[in-house]
Amino acid sequence: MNVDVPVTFDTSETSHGGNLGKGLPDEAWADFLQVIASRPKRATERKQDRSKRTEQQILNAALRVFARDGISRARIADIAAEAGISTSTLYEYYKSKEDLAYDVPMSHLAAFLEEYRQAVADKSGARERLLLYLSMSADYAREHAEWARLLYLEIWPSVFINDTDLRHSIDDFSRVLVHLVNQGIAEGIWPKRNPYQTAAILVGGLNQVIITWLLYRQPRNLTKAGSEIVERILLMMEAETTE
Amino acid sequence: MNVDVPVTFDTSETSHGGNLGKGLPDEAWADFLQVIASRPKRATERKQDRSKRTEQQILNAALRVFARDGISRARIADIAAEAGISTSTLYEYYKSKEDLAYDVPMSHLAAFLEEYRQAVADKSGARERLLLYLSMSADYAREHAEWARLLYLEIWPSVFINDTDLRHSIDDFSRVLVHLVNQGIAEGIWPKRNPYQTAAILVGGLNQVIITWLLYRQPRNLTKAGSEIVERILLMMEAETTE
DNA sequence: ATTAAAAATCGACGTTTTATCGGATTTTTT
DNA sequence: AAAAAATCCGATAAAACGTCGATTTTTAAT
Repeated sequence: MNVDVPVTFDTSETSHGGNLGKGLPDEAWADFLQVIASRPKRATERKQDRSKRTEQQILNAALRVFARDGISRARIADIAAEAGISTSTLYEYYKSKEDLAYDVPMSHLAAFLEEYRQAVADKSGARERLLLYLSMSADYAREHAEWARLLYLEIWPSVFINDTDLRHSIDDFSRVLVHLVNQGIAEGIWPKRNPYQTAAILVGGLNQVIITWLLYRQPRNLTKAGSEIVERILLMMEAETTE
Repeated sequence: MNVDVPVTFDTSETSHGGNLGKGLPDEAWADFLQVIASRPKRATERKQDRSKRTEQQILNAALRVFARDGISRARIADIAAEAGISTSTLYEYYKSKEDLAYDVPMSHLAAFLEEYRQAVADKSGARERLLLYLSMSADYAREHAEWARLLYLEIWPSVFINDTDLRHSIDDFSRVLVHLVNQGIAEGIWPKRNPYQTAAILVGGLNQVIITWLLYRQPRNLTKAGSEIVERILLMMEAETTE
């Protein structure tokens, strides 16, 4: 997996899919999304059912404890106790606390992408798809606040420092965004400007809103506020001249 | 010090200064900035010169080690060794690693605000002041990359979880921003929209650019890219209708 | 200059948390 | 039902954090 730069500038390559604006763009879009949504997978597959259950219990317990105490203050022993297993058993599943912390958000990220893939199926046009993508991001954070707290306030963006599976999943998240921006430019609804800059404004503004909500529960209605800020940015963009 | 919500929505109070748009606004601005720039101070003042030197050595060492290893992997013993003192001496200065991590970025933040205070002295008008503020932020991150890496990738926004001095300093950073946005609205150059939302778009977009630069050194010229994205957002805003 | 008090430093040591290992137990395979 | 594989756990090692009292250095008073 190549480590390219998500949501940034001056990168010459177009994006993942390739053929934008010329022929069967919708099939490419479906394929692109398919690939990305099915990517997050644990390297080590557990053989026994009991083991799968234990793994799930560990992940659930870890999410609760990490969200409550923060990663650095959380203790492995607490997580194991919460999961109803011994500390040494936990180490059978994860080689370190860091390892565990990076794995916890993965399943949710995959679930989000899958939800989006289904919801976007009957949408066409970059605008509708992009608006849905970002609105659903905000909504997913609201529905899974513990997870969002862990991801947005503790792991992201520090995850980028290391080369983890999670990092690639987050890169994928950005990749979808840039893909849609390029799609909109190809459709002619948005000005031909640096797509990475455009994506940065969209995701930057939205993340700011999500983080503020996680910290202060303000604005009260995150779903609404998320849609509003994205809608506002899109309207501003659409009024922009290409120069 | 009251803990209000920075860069967010639905907060009814105007801002710190108070009298915007009615009478001597510039004196209020200067006072406001004065207060904020002089705020960051260590609670415990060291008595001896030797001690002040040691404290500085600890902070320098901590910055290097934290930036190199990340906070969670960094070891107190390494920092002490790098500072040329014993571990127990370090504990004389900071009661925990967390404590130290939160204090490291403080002095730089204060230095930035002071730099800005001087640079903005001969600027008038919210637009010029805001553009300078955000451009200088990007530039300061470029000039002090280790510090920026620590602050943007490791501490911010997780610092908000706790009630530290650093958190208040970062809140102050946001407060200046919202202040300037309100000033611009009062001047009539920006539309009468939720100032917190406007601030979120500005700072969110810019932070996204800074983070990308810290991670990938892209865009190459952070100063330029920072100015550009802020300039673009401002132009979009100024073309916006109030509805 | 002398010296007593205060401040700062450090090595030794106790505590907490992380991580490992070998064998017991359970499940799957043959 | 025996063998093999997978899973689980108690005991214990290893590592990092944090404390304390003795010692050195600085300050300030005589």
